[in-house]
Amino acid sequence: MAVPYDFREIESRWQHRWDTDGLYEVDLERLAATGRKAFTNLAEFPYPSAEGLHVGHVFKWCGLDVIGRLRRMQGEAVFQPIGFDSFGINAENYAMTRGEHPARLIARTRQTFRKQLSSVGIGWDWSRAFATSDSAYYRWTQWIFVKLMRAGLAYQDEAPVTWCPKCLTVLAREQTEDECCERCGTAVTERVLRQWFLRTTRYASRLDAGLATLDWPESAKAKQRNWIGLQPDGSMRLHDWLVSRQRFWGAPIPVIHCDRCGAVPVPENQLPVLLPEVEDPALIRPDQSGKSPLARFDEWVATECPACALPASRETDVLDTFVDSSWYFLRYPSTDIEGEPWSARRTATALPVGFYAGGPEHVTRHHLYARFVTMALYDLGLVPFEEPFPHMRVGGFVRMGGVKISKSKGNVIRPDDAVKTHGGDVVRVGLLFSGRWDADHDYEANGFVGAERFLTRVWKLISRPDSPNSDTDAMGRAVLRVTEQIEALAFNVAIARVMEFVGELEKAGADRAAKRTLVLLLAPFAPYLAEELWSQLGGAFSVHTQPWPSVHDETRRRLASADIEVAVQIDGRTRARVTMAGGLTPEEMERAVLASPAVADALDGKRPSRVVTVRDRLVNLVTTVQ
RNA sequence: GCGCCCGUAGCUCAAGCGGUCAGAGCACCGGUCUUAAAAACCGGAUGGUACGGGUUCGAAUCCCGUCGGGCGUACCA
Repeated sequence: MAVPYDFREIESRWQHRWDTDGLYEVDLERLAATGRKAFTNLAEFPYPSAEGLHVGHVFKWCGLDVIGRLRRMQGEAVFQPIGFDSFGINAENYAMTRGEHPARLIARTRQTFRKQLSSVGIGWDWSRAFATSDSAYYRWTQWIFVKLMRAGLAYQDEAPVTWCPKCLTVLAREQTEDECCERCGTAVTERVLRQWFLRTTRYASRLDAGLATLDWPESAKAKQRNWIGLQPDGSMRLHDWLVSRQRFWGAPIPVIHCDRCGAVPVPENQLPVLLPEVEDPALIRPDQSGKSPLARFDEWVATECPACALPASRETDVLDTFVDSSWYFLRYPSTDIEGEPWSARRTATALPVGFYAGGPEHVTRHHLYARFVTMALYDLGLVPFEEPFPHMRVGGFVRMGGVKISKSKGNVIRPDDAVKTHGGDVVRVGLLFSGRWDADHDYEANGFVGAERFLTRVWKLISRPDSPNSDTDAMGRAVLRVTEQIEALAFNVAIARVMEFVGELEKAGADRAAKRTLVLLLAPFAPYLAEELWSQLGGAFSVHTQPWPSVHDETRRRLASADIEVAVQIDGRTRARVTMAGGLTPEEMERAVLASPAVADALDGKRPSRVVTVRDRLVNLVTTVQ
């Protein structure tokens, strides 16, 4: 065995302790009472597909988790929720092919996901998890639709729309690629149907202007700006958002059609409009009619008009899943509250989102829809901010042989086997070391071997008897470098810096303080092993709530003014090195260099005609005449 | 077609507002140990930064061009 410690035992023991202690749960009420804010560290929530996670998800969320763990150790109340985007055609199609009801399928895949997500040590607050197909959630999705409708932001129109003959539903234009359905690849056709739209165009100029206030990557802003299309070349490119779908597995659009009163929103106290209970999955299969399967359930459709009480019928289309996900972050802090979608107090404590780990594929859709819905709710006085995600970074995708890993490309790699053979810590470190978080990079299966050796070295180092003392400068340098790289989302470089620190300690010896510093620096990357080693070193539970190591001002000063090695170049080639105090003036540096015998040798009698100095770094003696 | 990003050891990535003869992990090679192998430990950088020009005392880094890859978007059908 390469690993000298039993990772299975260690990881399951600490996972259990974290769960029972509720280490990653935050008491938002108590925070609110003391006037503190939570740092909401948000991952785009997943569609719980039957196949489970692939390494791209794990890479993205492990990076997010590193940020969360650093911020927690830096003293913030980190709120890291997770949930499931469980409605929609993906789940429904898959269930149909198996002759299964999507509700059953989702109940099962939720469990798979939770297990997988926990196996790599991500510190989610599971106490606030929900799925968008829970009626306790979609009740409020419908409530928001009603609010938008009353505000004149939702309307029905007969228009030529894109129809997928295989999925048997209309699609938003942004759900097609090259005139084909992005989901199944079938060539789409055009049909004229009466559909529901949300008036995103009314917010076009504000969506555009708001970008200037956001701490987002410039490329993401440019993409949205381009999409919204307010540029001088015209072709208001942003169009109203087509939200109705002729399917079963979605939130029913909460509208009643009355011959006398027209389309009337369902009164808020009658929400949710529940999906009909159907046992036989065959009954909810979509067809060519352009009508939702809901239209087949006469008893469900028949109702009375909320305005005039005459017999009326329910709207039978359901909402697109992007509506579900346009507001999920608002629900997280208030999942235990039943009488309202979110509590003002909780919202003020935990939102807007502190850090959002976005996916590149969502910039012109989910991110835009969420901004639109938030702005509309702000105008209705329902939320206290206009922008849901003030700080966002877009993660790179993981490629396999130069191709993005995705189900449609058929090159999905699952983390399960690697977790079984190497453990969650190794998978985290291996994936994070494989490339910058916000850049695309190739999957490297060999990385797990390297990660395993690295963690083994740490284990052995900590097991050695304490040295009487350690190099405090090396310790300070490591802390500064690792912190800096984590904050830049360069987790791969941060891990390399920890590796270098381990190398230094192996050579020079590690006293108790150095060992503790190493374990603290390792904690965001290998949370299980760090917890174990911390406890072995006599530290109190939990390593993840310890203060992040800091560097004394005195050490900082010493690092800045220590003797430095200056490169001496002759005509641009480095020929010697001279040690001198840091912070000298150019003249002093030149004098120190010329006084060195090694430099005199290298000059070999030639006289410099010009001298170029770079503070603390080099002196270039130019002997050639231009 | 247009826009943005990228091209560094066999592989995955560092170093990039120009500055110490380009560094880490994996792989690989050699050694110790072993009957042998594996593991472990010790030791070794094996490329001159896709290509061609330019600017500079000095270019992986800046500029121009070419080639290759990715992402986004448009148009034609």
